[in-house]
Amino acid sequence: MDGGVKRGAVTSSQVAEHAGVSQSAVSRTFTPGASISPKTRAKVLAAAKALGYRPNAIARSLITNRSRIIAVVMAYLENLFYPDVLEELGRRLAAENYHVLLFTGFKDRDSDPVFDQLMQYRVDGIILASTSLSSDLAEECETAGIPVVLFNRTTGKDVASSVTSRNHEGGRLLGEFLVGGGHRTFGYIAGLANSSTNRDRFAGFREALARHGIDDIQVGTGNYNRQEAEAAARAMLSGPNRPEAIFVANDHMAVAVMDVARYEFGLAIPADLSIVGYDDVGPARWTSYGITSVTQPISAMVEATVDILMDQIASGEIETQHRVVPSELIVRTSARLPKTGIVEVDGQLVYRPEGLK
Amino acid sequence: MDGGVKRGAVTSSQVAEHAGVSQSAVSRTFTPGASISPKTRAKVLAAAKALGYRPNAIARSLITNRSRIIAVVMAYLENLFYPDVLEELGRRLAAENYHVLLFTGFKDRDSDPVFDQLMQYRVDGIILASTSLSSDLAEECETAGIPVVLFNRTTGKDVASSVTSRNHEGGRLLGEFLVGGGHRTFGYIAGLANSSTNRDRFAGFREALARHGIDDIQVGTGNYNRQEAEAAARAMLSGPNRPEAIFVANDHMAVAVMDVARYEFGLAIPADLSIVGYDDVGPARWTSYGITSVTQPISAMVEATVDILMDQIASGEIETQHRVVPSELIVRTSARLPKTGIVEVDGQLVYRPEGLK
DNA sequence: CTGAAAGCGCTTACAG
DNA sequence: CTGAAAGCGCTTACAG
Repeated sequence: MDGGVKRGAVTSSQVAEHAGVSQSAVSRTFTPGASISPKTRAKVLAAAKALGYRPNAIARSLITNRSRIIAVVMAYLENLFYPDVLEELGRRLAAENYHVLLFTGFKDRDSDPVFDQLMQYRVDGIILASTSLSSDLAEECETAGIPVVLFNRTTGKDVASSVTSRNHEGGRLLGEFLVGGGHRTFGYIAGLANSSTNRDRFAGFREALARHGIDDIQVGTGNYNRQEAEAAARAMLSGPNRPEAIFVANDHMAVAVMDVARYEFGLAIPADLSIVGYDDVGPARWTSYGITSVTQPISAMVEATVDILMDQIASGEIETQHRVVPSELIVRTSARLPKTGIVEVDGQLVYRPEGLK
Repeated sequence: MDGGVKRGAVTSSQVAEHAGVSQSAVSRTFTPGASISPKTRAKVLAAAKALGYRPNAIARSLITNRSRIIAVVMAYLENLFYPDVLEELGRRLAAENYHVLLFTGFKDRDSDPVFDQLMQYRVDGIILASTSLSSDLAEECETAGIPVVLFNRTTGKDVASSVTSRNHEGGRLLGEFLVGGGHRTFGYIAGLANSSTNRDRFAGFREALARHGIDDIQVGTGNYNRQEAEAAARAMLSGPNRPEAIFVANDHMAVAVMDVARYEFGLAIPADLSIVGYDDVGPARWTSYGITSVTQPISAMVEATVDILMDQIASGEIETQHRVVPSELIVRTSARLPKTGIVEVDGQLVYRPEGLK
């Protein structure tokens, strides 16, 4: 650990000299699968240890043209869904010996501003969580051979691969659930207007209600933001026709809506008002909230994401893939229950109505 | 944007050829402050644009011996304090044109396992959030000239710089606050036993109570983990001498403790039981909880962290610094109030008792 | 201001 | 299995 270590890191040439072998031999010792005799290897390892040598990943990247770095662009970190995703992503990429270069603070608008930065580092892949990118840049990635995965978003144009959950189905399930629970009037507190998650969830919800002859839904907008959701809830709850049930586009907002309903309007949940949410995120499970919510299975979504990336990196073929992961409606205490369709699975109550595929 | 771009990125030599200048001229165009005539520069820029050139940061790093990458090792992402820190860190480092290489999942035990990885990338600095590292590795960083900052932890040995808030004072303030509120029996639900935050907060708390002749504190251990905190709360609340007030070592656990107290034991807060926490994290501010809590000012702490790093990178001098940021006790509804010492600052109630420095 | 050239620390044909 | 050598894409003295 000590020895001739001076300022600046030890190089393979120094190790080679110390071990009395060529620099190539040192390199081969640290390249899995390279041709090296056990004896030489042992000498190199000993010298490396003595000098405190560590291969320089930067130099390696330059020559192999692989940085083993994945850029992750992520916002909404105040919504626990994303930290959970980040942790799982870190775990899974580490297992593949990849590393995460993180860019935060770029919400749904295009992530173009960071693009320059991440391209300069010659990342091997890009994960955009709740962000999109312009088709110009998407095209640039394709010609450069860099795979891009949109996480929890899709775009109409087929510009990049994507991983989402069945948002449309989730919305439908929530609609069925609420109708089955005997609710007659409905509200929706929307996420970001032009995000695919918001559009799909709402479309599914509306479709389910329409099936039962209900076309009138009060709509407010929270833009996946706590304060805006609170304001939307205030407007909706103080209106002349307070709905019996509100679908809030994600749990992060639903928590805020519940607090407004209970503490500003004195409403009992679910006696006076039913609330359902989306994501099945940490606070949804806390007793104070107990939100009936559709899961977005993080583990499966992250697995799919890493899968696509590893696939395309290995093959060099950038063919956009769209993976959609199934989800489940978890039944808790924030909404009145339908008479049928609730079953217990692994100790949790889930809603699986008959005849709804 | 289009042009001769084929698979693989464009190099400075290609740009040089296209522009009819030397490769050096291209490099100088993209090096702020380098000596280049406006005319040459313009030619290069035009060629670069035509070819879609972006400097290769990897190659640059190799020769400048600066990666402009800061390694961030962070765990406890389920505690919103850390995502908030991460976001602020990202913002501040981006402003300095540094990037974040993120390593997650290494809790308070030494972060040695990731160390090898991050050193291979020749990071320019290391931030360890709620993690420490062995003195061997700390020493290695020092000889390598890589600054290390421990964020929200300190170690006894002076192995690395650190940024913390005044945990001891915070604990004392909470003790004074609770005694002032007329509570007579106390509990403490601890964080990780050998973390400096836990030790300092508890020491301050104990000291404040001792001043008032109170030496008996019931102690449970939550290890900064939700489930363990719940278990500790159950044990404490079902014991024969339920305390009147509990200091939970951070808000992340305090939320769980409040849910247990209310929904499993039917206790009214603060009528039957007062709870105080630490961090002033998102959920502490939610109406359902309204936790009286000591702030850890993220912006100031992150600023100090980046400051130390930039300083040491610029000077090349690695002299450990320990920055301690002041905090404030924010008064909300989870604990009974003392008669004096509460003042309003910027629309928030804070506790600033007389005679306590 | 400009270009030719050396060199950062590696990997990897190539020849032996 | 091993070493000498070329080369990855840059920055930066050096000489003009």
